[in-house]
Amino acid sequence: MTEQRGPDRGSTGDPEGGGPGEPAHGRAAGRGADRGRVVPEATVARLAVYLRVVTVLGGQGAATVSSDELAAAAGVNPAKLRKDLSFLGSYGTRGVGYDVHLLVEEISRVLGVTRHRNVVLVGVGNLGRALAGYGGFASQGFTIAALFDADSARVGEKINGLAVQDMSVLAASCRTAKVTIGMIATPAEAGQQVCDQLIAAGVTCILNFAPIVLSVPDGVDVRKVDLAGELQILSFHERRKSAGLEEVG
Amino acid sequence: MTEQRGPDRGSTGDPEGGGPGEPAHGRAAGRGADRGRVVPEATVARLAVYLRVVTVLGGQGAATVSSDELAAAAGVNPAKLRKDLSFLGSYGTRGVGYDVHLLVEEISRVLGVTRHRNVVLVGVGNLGRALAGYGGFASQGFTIAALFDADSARVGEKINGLAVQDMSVLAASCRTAKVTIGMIATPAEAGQQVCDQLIAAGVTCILNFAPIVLSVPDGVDVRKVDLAGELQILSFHERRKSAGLEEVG
DNA sequence: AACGGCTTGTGAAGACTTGCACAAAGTCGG
DNA sequence: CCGACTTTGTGCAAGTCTTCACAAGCCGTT
Repeated sequence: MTEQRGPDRGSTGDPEGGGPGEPAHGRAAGRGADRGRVVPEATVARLAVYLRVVTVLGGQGAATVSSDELAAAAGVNPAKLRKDLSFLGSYGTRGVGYDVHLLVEEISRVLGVTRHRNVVLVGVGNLGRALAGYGGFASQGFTIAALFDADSARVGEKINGLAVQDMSVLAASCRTAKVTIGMIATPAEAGQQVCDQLIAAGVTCILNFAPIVLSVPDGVDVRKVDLAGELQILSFHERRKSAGLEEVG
Repeated sequence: MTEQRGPDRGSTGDPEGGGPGEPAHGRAAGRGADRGRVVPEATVARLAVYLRVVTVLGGQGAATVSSDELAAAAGVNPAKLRKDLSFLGSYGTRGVGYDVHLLVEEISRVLGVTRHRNVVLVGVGNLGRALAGYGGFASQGFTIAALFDADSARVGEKINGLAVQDMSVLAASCRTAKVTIGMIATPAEAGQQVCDQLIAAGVTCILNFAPIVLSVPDGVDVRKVDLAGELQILSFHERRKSAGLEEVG
């Protein structure tokens, strides 16, 4: 069992396996367009931001964009942006900037979102229902192909035109639709079991909204969205700002 | 305007201000219980996880817990956990472990969640509605004190017993309830304007669900939850695993 | 064709984070 | 009271990430 890949940092997720010097990803050395480079985890997380920003710029009719402009729009340091993009290859033109359309294509390619991807969602409670109806997934190339819930009272219910299915057909459904990404929006108690079922169904990437730490075998990536945790982190900063005005002892 | 503090890393968020060597937080040197230390951003993010895990352990009746057990439950390296906890002070007993109850208290104190905190939520669309009804906030000490929406058709609607209010009363409401944490769950277009209004109302910490990069003045912390972005990161890893089986050129 | 201006791509330095390994310190049985 | 055992707290080394600064390269003008 490896530890999960948290959203806060991009650890190797293999604390007992290889040494700390091992790069985060198997090196795809020599594969032309990737320039034989390994893309750092921190860069991958930012590529998603760049993709969104540059897509908007493209929609506004911009043909090229400089690293300074793009960095400002993405809220990062220009040098960092250039280095991030350099991992994809040399797609900028010195003296001019980056071709907006080309950049969208290349980032999409590296992120693997050139085609729509199917995902499944398990747990259609309060949060799951919102995720099922969230328009932001479709606009970024993700289609929720199936919904599942362990509660038989919810099975059959239609959400956003998609019927909630019983957990018993999860494996078959995932394999048919070739789904490799699953989202868990169940209560904490059910999270690990659902996770195991997803993996048994062939899912290798999991986005976890349940407030638990999932155990997964090697080769499975987990990212966690911890809503209350985010507030706690903000709370820390808030407390820091008010510098000891409360609970001095 | 500083860049925002993203969920992926804990940057200083002040690229033009002080030098890069400046620690992330003003040092509260000499304040007894804090041992004069600065808590690294990466540690803060993990404290939220530890708090949840150790709370569960406490509920199961455990009196003490060793760093190995706690680290396994939190999915991190034991040495990292011990170093993280050492920033709070020496609250473990060598040869025994950590007192569960004391640990809950100390982590809560550092995170500033010893008392309930009020937060406001702007935008009660699909996602906002789910957040308003999400039980995970209350269980971690956060109360959604007020809901707001720019759409007058939604104003007055009751969600989870709380009425949606008009944006015009946001400032007054925030000041009355002493709210310093705001959540933005609006469409992208409205995000920046809502952000500005929240800051004008005295909010200094923002949790942003809108898919945009917010510009905020110094002293305001922003964390972003990018749902589609998370899927894109997973998509990258998925593509990496299937190693060039698609689009070789 | 050469020049000046602008912007990318990257080497190098520095800051931050991680994880090992072990000294320090406490408990428990005798 | 002592010695063996357990576990914390941390110095240190290694790795990752960020940022600066500048050489390399492209475009338009002369």
